Amino acid sequence: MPDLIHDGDSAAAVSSLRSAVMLLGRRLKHQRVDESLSPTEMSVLGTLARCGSATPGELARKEHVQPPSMTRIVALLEAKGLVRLEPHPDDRRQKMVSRTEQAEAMLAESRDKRNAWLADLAEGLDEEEWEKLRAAAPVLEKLAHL
Amino acid sequence: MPDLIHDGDSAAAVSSLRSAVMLLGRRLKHQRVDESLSPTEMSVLGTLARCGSATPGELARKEHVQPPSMTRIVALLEAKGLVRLEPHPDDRRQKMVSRTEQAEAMLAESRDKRNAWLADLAEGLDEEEWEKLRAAAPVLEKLAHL
DNA sequence: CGTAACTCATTAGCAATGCTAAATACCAAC
DNA sequence: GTTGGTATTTAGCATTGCTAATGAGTTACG
Repeated sequence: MPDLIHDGDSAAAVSSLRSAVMLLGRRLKHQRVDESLSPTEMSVLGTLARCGSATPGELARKEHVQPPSMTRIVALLEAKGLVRLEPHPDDRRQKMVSRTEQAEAMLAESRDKRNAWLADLAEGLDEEEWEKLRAAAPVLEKLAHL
Repeated sequence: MPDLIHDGDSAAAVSSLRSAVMLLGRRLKHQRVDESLSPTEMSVLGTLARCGSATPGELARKEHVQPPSMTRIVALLEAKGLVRLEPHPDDRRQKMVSRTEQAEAMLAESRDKRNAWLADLAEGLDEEEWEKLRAAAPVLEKLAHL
């Protein structure tokens, strides 16, 4: 396999990417639509939006959190009316967690707010720069999920 | 000014960028070189590396943290031998915080570790994808600092 | 079968890290 | 000099993560 990224230019790109992603990520995290929801709670709702429904254990793995932490997060989300818990069809140890309509509305609002913030920021770029970013967006998304 | 980013494709790109950056940022955060240092402590050291030295109040503002939190962070860093505290030349209320040589070594190691992790991840991309990312890296960095 | 080993979720208790309010020390302006 | 403002710290609390241990349920194997 060709070693794509171990030349000097690529090392610079990696470093640049790292610092930019970390800083942008931190700034995005602060753009919250509902102060009463922690970033992890939002993230769990986001995962549920992608997966439809999942067990607490699956959620814990996907969020890189230990199962007991997920237990509490799910309990808090349920108390806020943002997720629903149903018995697992095949395994009575597990539960199925799914989001409510209320959660969907909040997620949409949150995505919109962060997107708007990011779009505003992107107004500071010129057309050529923006084109490069557009081309790279799907790649970055793939990278994040590798 | 042409409204570069308010068409459909660009909205998709913004959304894609947002979710990728948030996820990648979270994953990068977990790549720590020294488990005994919190992300904020690392960040303070990074800020000190850029600024040379600063008062606790300045650091608190730059890190978006309240002054009492910074007091504790600085105290912990001092206990670990990573920062030095000196009296402020003009104002006896304030102190000057600066990093030690040990802190510089750790910062470099940390950057290297995160870069290596990211570079490994990038091995999962093909050449064309990687090229797009390389082109976008400086733009992303500019965006993050806007 | 039935028991042993495993898995999932939860409970209990702890550590880290942020916050606010109040206290302390100092500066500055009148 | 007194009064008001600023920098830092102290004290106490909330949040959010963790590990260890428990309980309930499933699976595999004799």
